[in-house]
Amino acid sequence: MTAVAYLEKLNPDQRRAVKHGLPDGSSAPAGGPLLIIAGAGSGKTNTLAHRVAHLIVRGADPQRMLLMTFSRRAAAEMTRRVERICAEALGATGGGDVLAWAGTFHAIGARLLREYAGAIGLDPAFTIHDREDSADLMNLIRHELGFSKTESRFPTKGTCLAIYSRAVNAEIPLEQALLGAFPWCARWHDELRRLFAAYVEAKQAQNVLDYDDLLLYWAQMTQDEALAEEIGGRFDHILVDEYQDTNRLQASILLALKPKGQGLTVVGDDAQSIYSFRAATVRNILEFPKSFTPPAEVVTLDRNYRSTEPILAAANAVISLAAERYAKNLWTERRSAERPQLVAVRDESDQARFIAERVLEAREAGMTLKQQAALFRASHHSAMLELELARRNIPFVKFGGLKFLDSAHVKDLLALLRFAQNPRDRVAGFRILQILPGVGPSSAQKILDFLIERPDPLACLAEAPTPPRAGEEWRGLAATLQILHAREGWPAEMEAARRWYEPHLERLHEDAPSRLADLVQLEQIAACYPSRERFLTELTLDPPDATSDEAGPPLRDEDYLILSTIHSAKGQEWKSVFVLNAVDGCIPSDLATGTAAEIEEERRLLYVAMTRARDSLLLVTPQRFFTHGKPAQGDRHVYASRTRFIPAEMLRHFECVSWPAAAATGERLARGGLRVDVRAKMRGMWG
DNA sequence: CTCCGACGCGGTTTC
DNA sequence: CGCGTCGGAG
Repeated sequence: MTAVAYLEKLNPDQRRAVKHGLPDGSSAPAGGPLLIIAGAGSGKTNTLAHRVAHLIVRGADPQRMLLMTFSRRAAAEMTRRVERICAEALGATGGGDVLAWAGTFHAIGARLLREYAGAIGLDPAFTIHDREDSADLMNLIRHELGFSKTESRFPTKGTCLAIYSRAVNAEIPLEQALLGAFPWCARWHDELRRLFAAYVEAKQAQNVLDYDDLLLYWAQMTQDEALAEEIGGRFDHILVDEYQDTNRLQASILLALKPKGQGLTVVGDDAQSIYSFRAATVRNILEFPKSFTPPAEVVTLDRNYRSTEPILAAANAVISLAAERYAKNLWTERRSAERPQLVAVRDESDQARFIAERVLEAREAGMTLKQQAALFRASHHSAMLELELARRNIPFVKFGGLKFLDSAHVKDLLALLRFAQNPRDRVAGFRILQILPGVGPSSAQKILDFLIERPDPLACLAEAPTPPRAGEEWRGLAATLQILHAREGWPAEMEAARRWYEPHLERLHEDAPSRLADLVQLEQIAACYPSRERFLTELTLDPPDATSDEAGPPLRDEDYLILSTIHSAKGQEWKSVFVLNAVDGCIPSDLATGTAAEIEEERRLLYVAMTRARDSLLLVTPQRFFTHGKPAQGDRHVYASRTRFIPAEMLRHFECVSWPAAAATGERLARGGLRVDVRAKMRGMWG
């Protein structure tokens, strides 16, 4: 097998992307910047993996390559593929960490910041706050500044953080962030500015960084020319996946590291930009080529290997109505007579029954559950489907929405570890202290104020001003913190932490047993990390993203249906895809119809959902939605109409059906009298 | 100062 | 619904 046999499997455009900057026979110089516009299902991951592998085969040092992906999962997948291709081409090379620098922007940022902490006046032992922790800290400050008791309602902690985050990530002044994305908060401009100033001070005093800081500090670090050169110089090649979902701050980092663009490759699809709520801007990818002189080379991959022609035709039709995009129409050679279906059902319960029925039918016909997925705009859209699946004993795993890490008991335990790691982390301390009976916000503050003064807070626990009621319990906590502080060994200390927490868990929560199971699971996860610091860092940066109806994760070889938000479905594919609630109000979400740009993003969201399907695509449109008003007021429902992204003239791309099969039957039965007491069912859901 | 129940209001997507 | 805030009891 020749060294370039793997190139033969690629199509000409893919090959051009892979070989960019590496003409045949040359050694491996870093070429000029490259932009790969990779349509859905066009073999993007494969092409990028081949490019990385090809660079390595041509002599590039994998230790000097930086690969940034959107998720940890994507990084792992990419690494795996690169290793496979290299192994095939070069013969068995030592496996393991071929790519030393593969991860999300945030994870790479964290790593570089720890390494260069000394150069930028940062304590390398910083802990990282996730979204919730950051919001909690914001809330503490909000209270301290008296903003929680304003005449009219001050924005909630979550909104405050979102505003802050928007300004930081979009690199825009507060005024602009407010006017652009939070106009109803504009009157609080002055207060917010003070709040954010205090928030930044608090973070620094506590030696914590939030998600945004990981990018912001990194970007600031690269403002120093010498540092930028030093860090940029460590990498001969920088490759970024899902570039359409990066924000300005990320683009700034990239440009600072590689001002001339040598060795820079970015890949993405402007038609799949769905993260603008996180300040991602499609302009990054649109304007990438002309950020350099000479401009970046652009390669477009428009051959789709995933979906059948009718599915692609429908998806193309949806995206063709988008306002602004790189013109590209995906094409395929996968013929099929089966158009995607637009299925009208009465309401969400019927939708759930319909999907459960179809899923089982498909499985009977030989399609595993794992090859099928139900996608939805918002996490709670799947609530009724989850009930139906549980009722029928159909196992499923849900991606997106509430996470394992968001549950109170898991956060409690992690806060304990974090506090031991960094006793200046007030959010962690505040949370832990209040678990003790008799300790509320006020005593917790006092204790923390006392500890913060000491050079070694955890050594002074015995002298802390604790309220008398906490007596016995306080000693238990102090002893546990000492053990953790002494670092008796990882992951053994996890067990000490859990043993301390168990009695409190039982006191605080009715459903202690099932929560305890989560903690056991957490302990197992912890065992996979080499140290407490790595565990805490990587868990906040890459939280496990699936939840299932079972307490634990389903067995690895067990078959289960995929439930996922559309956002979490990015980059994935299934043989059969159901899109739930393809109606106005859900897609587009009625919370996102404020501006034209928001609506455009919702359109792309539908496009992303549709292009996940290989062979079968069904969009389900419930006609009625029950509003969960109080039962006493009587059930109310609203009528929904098909999503505006599929106007009448587009219907020819779909097969329109109703379920149950004869719509007339449903009507007749409904007229004939009460068949199913839907109202009782709805009430029962919450009872 | 803590704890608990009453009440009002908002409610998406995620590193 | 579930979160956050407020008021009153211990």
